[in-house]
Amino acid sequence: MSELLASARERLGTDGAANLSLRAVARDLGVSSSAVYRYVESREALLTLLIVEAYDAVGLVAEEAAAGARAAASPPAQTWLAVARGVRTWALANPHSFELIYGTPVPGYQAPQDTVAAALRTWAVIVSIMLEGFDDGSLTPAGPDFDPDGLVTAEVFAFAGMGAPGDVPTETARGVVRSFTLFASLIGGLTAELYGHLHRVADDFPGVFDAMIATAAAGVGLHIDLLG
Amino acid sequence: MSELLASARERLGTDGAANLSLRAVARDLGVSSSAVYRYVESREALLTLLIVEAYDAVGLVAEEAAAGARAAASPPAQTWLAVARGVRTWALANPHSFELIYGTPVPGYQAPQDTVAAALRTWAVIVSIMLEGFDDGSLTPAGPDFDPDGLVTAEVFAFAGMGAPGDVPTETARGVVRSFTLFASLIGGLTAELYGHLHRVADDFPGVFDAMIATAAAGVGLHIDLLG
DNA sequence: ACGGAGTCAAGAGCGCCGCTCTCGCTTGCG
DNA sequence: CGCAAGCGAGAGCGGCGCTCTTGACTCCGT
Repeated sequence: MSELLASARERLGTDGAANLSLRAVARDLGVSSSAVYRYVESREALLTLLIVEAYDAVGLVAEEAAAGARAAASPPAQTWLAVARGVRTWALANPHSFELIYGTPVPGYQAPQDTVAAALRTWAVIVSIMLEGFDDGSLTPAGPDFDPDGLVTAEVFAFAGMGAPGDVPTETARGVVRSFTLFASLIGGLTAELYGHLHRVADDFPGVFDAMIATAAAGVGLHIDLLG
Repeated sequence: MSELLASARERLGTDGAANLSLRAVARDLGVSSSAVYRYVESREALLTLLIVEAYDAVGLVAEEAAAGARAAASPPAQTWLAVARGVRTWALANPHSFELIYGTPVPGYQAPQDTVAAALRTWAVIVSIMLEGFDDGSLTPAGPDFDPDGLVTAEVFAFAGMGAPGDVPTETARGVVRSFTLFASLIGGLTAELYGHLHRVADDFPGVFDAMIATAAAGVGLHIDLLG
């Protein structure tokens, strides 16, 4: 079973998710195609396993980048830059895994419950950074005011350890909503770079990425220093 | 030929890009599968045609939204919000077309030259809005300073009608780079919503979308009023 | 008016795919 | 020792992209 996953992971890395063929994996393992079905219900189930792996991998990368930055006593803004850069490095090294979780979902598409927890790891890192910014006063949003009531689910506040929605100060609730902007700019920036939307447009990809992240972060209230 | 495209478009709408089958399109048309190859070189070529259509469709939507907002004498920030909302509406109505251009590229993946011009339409709208903000002084970036030299290609400045890179003021060059942030937050926000990354997280999707767009825009320097 | 050239669609066929089913072999346990 | 359970192989089904051959039809110059 672990060999199967390893082989599938390798195929994913070379052929991509769309071309991942159960028969090819079976050939790599030297078994018949039907034998694979003893271990995995369908091609889609195999992909789901790889999706969870990918979520965990990128979540781990984000957590480690945050931990490293904090160990170096970086302010929250710089911690976020470190996390974003870490995720970018991972995505460039594992483009097919990135595509698996942030690209077009598989045709039938629905997230089995298993994937949700793994998916939240990365977002949890973002929220923790923002809470840090609230605490040390470095978070000074430039973004507009808006009414955060009803925008996000109660589950989210509970997940972030903030209790019931009624207990959350308005400004904190706004912060949670704003955290989505960091997430969106990260995914959007990487999507643009990986899928060629910056082709013939950007020259210095790391530089443009940093600028995009820092610009979006400024709207959220994290002021990244790119010149230091 | 136009019937072929119409049929393919319909199939795309129902089955999605990954499942678009030339044989199915042929069946819909009541012809044999081989007949289709008289008109289109391969499945991928057919997809490329649909990709160009999709780029043009979303570009048109963006242009019309911008024109409408300008006709109503909206400030640049509100014009951008109108454009973003228009693109979102289009994406929700045509998810498979959105996926075709902003999702995972087709396996072989590379943008034929044809698609580049169509793809730039949307970005051109963004740049025009920012230039408008420069002109009327409403663009006040909150984002960090950075050195824009070498980040973007000379082609981009030429496309935006700014002449050679040497002639472009530093602050304008920064503006061009920052415009990518608007683009990234738009794609990232829509990707997150359409592909379920906000599942169990967001309740009010239009509200969260507006907040994401406005927050990122604030970093760029466009201050959207969400309460008025 | 006729024959040749060009256009077009159909059909068979190749190798691939996901998935199912049956049939033997192996293994381990009572 | 005997038997049931687990496992893999193989054949097979329908569908896919794509190619090649065959045949019908149209058009045009002689």
